[in-house]
Amino acid sequence: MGATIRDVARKAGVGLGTVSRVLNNSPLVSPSTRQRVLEAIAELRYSPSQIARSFALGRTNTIATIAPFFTRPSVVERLRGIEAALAGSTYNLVVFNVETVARRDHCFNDVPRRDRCDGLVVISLAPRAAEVEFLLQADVPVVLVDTFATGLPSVLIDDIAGGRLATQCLLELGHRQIGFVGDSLAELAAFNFTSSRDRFIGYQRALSEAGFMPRPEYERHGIHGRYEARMLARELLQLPEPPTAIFAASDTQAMGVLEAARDLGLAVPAQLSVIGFDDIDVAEYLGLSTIHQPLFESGTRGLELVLSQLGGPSPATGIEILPIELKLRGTTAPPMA
Amino acid sequence: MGATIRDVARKAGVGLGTVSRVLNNSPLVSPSTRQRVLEAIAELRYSPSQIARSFALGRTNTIATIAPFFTRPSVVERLRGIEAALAGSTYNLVVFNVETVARRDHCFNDVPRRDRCDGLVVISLAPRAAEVEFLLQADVPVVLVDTFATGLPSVLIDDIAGGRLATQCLLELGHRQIGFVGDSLAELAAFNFTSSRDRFIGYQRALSEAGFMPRPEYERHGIHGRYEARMLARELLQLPEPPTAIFAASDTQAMGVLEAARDLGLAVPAQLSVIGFDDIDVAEYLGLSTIHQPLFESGTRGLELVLSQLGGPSPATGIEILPIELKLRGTTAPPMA
DNA sequence: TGGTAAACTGGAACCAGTTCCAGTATGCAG
DNA sequence: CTGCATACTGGAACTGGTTCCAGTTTACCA
Repeated sequence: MGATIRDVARKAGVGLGTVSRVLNNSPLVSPSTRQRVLEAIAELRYSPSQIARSFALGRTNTIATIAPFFTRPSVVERLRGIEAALAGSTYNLVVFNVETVARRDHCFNDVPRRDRCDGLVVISLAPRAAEVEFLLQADVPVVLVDTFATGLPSVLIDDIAGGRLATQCLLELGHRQIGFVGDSLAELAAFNFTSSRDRFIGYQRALSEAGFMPRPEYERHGIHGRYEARMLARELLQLPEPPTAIFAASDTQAMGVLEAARDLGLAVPAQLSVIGFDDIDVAEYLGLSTIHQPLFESGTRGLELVLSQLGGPSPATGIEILPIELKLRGTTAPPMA
Repeated sequence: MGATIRDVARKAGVGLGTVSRVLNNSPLVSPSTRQRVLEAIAELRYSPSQIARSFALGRTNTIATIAPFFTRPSVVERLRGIEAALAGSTYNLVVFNVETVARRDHCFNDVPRRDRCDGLVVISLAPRAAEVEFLLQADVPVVLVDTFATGLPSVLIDDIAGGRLATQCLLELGHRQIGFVGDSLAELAAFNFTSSRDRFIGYQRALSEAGFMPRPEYERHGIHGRYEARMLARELLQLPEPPTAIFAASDTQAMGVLEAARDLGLAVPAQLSVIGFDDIDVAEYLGLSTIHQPLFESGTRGLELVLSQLGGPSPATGIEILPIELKLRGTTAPPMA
């Protein structure tokens, strides 16, 4: 337990530096000396202190990730990508889960610091101007995933195009009354989520491009979750003139919409078309039509960008746009005649 | 960036100890001195180094968790429980994801050390005798969740009883040919998972207690996953005398069984009853009959036990058994006459 | 007004590594 | 046999906090 490098040095009859060199595989140690040191290490069951090492080196050997609601399926999938890219390296992964705005702000202030982590991946939460400033001056490489901010490298999809794609698909099927179920705008603003907001913008654009007037009664926003989406969809479906199709800003919310249809005895897709977003694991199982995005890859790619900056501050300030794909499955069809 | 406590002391015209006392809210500082120090801190934009602090205190301010396949829904839910219990404390959460046996062994050797974490929650992976020894002598509080080992505190359910409960339920419905789909026994042994193994034991016991001979052709084991379970279930359902009911060792695998039934055009529950285990989030959505266990609570409780040991080494070596509950939903029914 | 306890303050020592400079041994050429 | 480059080695200094002891000031009482 308590053996230190000095104990090893004494036991092996060598100097401190020599033990350190052995530990770090420096070639500047003769084989016989190395052997002696290794024996002493084994005898004392010595293992170097990570903390002391971090302290001396000024590195933490840690990659941090700030993730909102890290149990949402899409976030989990991104985390898995990060983790996969990390395996093999010697870095540990520290997860900062953000479920409140206070925690969000706290994380942005506290995490991006040399004495906390060597690199940082921020998922979904867009930093505000002052926070970008802070992130840039902290000499910790930061990469944003699923969001963006000028001056910081990021990996994301074109959510506006995604929202438009989903909506256009419904339009092409012949739908004219298309509802939307998405996140609470106040919540989006408080956390500064951009992706869900952009999907909504894409929905609106697609409709106006197709020459339709906005119908605010078809646009419902609520706290993220299956249950909430179910309630919102029920409201939509009980309107005097209910929509014949609903675009949900995430697959989780699309599941809530499907539940609402079930509640009201509406057949999907015969009486109601539903399309989601993300293509999470269960979407395929459920036969849910959706917009596929490379969740796992966004994590690996984000982490790769962080790692690439660890050596030297390379100018990796670009924005990488990953491809999206419309997945038509069993929840979309033309409206009833 | 680089201001140290000494810079602050110099700037404020006080001693090192005084600055440290201010930082740690010691009452032994006069208001005027404290004021002066706080001003110096603000002017220098000083913020104490976490690493140096950890080093001096011998604490890492970190709780580690070793989790196998941390993206499986049940594991995610437990992690969420851990995270929830951690919020509010100043500890950070480091996640060690285990997807290979090598990584498993490495984690058991490397993580439980004072210089790595202050406490450890191990999910699902049972330590072997030598590892238990190591965990006990490392002076880091360890709690096992979803598994157990003599000498270590743990939070888990009675998986044998759970397996028995699921099987008995099918027996009581009148089923006589009951299949099982579960994890690869080799994989279970390699990682030393206990819960899935015990569910299988419960299945076998229920059958033998009811006077049935074991039918090995009804027992299928494979790598964990929906797709693999689907293949195994297809094999079962294509037997000359196929089972009329299948118990799957997890909800994920139960979903695979449902897919297999769909593949073969079997109506559930009319032609095939299916029961799962865990009651993960989508189980309710799917109307899947299952054995509910408090996943979230297992995480919070596990973490609470770790935290309670952080003060002093209290003798929290007990095993806490959480309750399970049979959830009969829409995938179970009596067999066809 | 002197004495003493209580309140406050300063700074050396410590935590366990790494780094780097100076020093010693070795080998080889002149 | 000497000189010098090369290979190896030892240990002081350093990283930035905390802790604790000793010293100084202050407050209050007799």
